[in-house]
Amino acid sequence: MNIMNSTLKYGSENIASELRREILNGQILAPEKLPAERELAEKYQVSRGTVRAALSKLEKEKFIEIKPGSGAFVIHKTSAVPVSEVKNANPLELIDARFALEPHICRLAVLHGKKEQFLKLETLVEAMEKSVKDPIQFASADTAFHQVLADCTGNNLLIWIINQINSVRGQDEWTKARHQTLNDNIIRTYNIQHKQILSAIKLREPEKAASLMKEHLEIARLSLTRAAGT
Amino acid sequence: MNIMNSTLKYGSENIASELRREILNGQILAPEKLPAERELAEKYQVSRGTVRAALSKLEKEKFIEIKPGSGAFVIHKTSAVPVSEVKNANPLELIDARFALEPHICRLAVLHGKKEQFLKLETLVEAMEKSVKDPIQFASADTAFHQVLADCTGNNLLIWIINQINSVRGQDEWTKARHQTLNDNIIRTYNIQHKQILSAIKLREPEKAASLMKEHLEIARLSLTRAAGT
DNA sequence: AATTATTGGTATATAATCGGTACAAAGAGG
DNA sequence: CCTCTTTGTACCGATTATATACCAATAATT
Repeated sequence: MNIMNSTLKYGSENIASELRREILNGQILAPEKLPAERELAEKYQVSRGTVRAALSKLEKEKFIEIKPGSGAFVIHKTSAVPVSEVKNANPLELIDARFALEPHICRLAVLHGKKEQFLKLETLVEAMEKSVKDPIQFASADTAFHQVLADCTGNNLLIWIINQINSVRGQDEWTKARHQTLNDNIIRTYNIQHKQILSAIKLREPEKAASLMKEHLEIARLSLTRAAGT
Repeated sequence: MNIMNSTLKYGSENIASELRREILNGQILAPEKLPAERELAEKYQVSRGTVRAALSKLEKEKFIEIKPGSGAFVIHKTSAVPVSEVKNANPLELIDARFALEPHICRLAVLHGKKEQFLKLETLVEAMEKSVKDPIQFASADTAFHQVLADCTGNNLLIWIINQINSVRGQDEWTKARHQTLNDNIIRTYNIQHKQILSAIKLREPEKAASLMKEHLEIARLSLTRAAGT
């Protein structure tokens, strides 16, 4: 799945990533002690120095605390955010929420977006245009598009909210339901709309961008209710 | 599934797209290290030069950063907004988020609100009118008002989002800052606006309710920036 | 309480890896 | 034909990894 696992050469950053993921996933909970450096070196088949480099990074990131003579201890508290309600949201609720958020996000993107971010959006639009025949690839680029749009606002709260919403969007049951609604024509329509939205943003026209986004979501809602009706 | 199977040759753009997708999907998270150019060349069965062309594109697009002697590192952040940052959101971020959400919440409240909920809103408006001299009491009723408004939509996702936002809103540092902005006049203004909003909702006028909410948030933003200027 | 084992901290010299660059040859497409 | 991309190769300088040894702090054992 991941490209990292072919011939598997662990650098210090790769080991740091591995441990970071285990901590974030809750596989290692605070205040557990990590294996000794020499053990980790053995486990990952690298030198102790490399392990130490990885642990140092994690310490700087406040994931662990290293105590001389004792060991390395996890201090990151895995946030127990109850996301049950988010996961139970149905597609129409999701569309309504996006309808509330995204038009205004467009306005803020116009006001605060950076050139690099617009470049990313362009890249994603191109990627989507190449994915007319591949709903899965289209969907992932589409999700990314709306995420980067949120990034453009520079508003951490909004970025986080869209993130949460996208995590719902990415669930298995949904992607299935979603791909059913994604035929060539719909994708082509979406592509045109995305292009128009991006164009309005680059021309710094907040209200136009917002209203285009409304249209976009209106179409999305339609294709959804139509699919539900069958 | 995909047109590009392993027997066909990748162009540099195809490799860039492939890597870009993995980054956007979160399969490679910042600040992880990509495999070395020579490994990627081996994996995709192309020359190192082609891989370098792909990586250069991704670097221009700010997805990765290439460090001589070290490797290529992902810098594009996907879902990396930690909860701590959300909790530390500043007042202006909060207002922007509410500006995005609440006008549309008003529209949905008009469409889906129940009489009992409207009754609750009325009670809260009355409570706020009695709290002109008590900013703390006013603030809690105000929070409740906006929460019940979200309830009116019947949209669990929106309800959850507003809940999260209110939990930020209730942070200590800010309630202090907030109460400073809450003098008699401001409270009286808010009360009038709340009353107007509720009235529009009860008369089932979605657009009027939404635009009244916009005005309300505009005033709130003003009083906030004014307070920040002192 | 003293001893022993284990753990992290440090230093150092050597080896391996990585990206940066240049250049000529081969292939693809107009 | 020309042009652009890709390929294959070789070498450079910078960075990282390794192997080893010893020190200091903590934990476990006697």
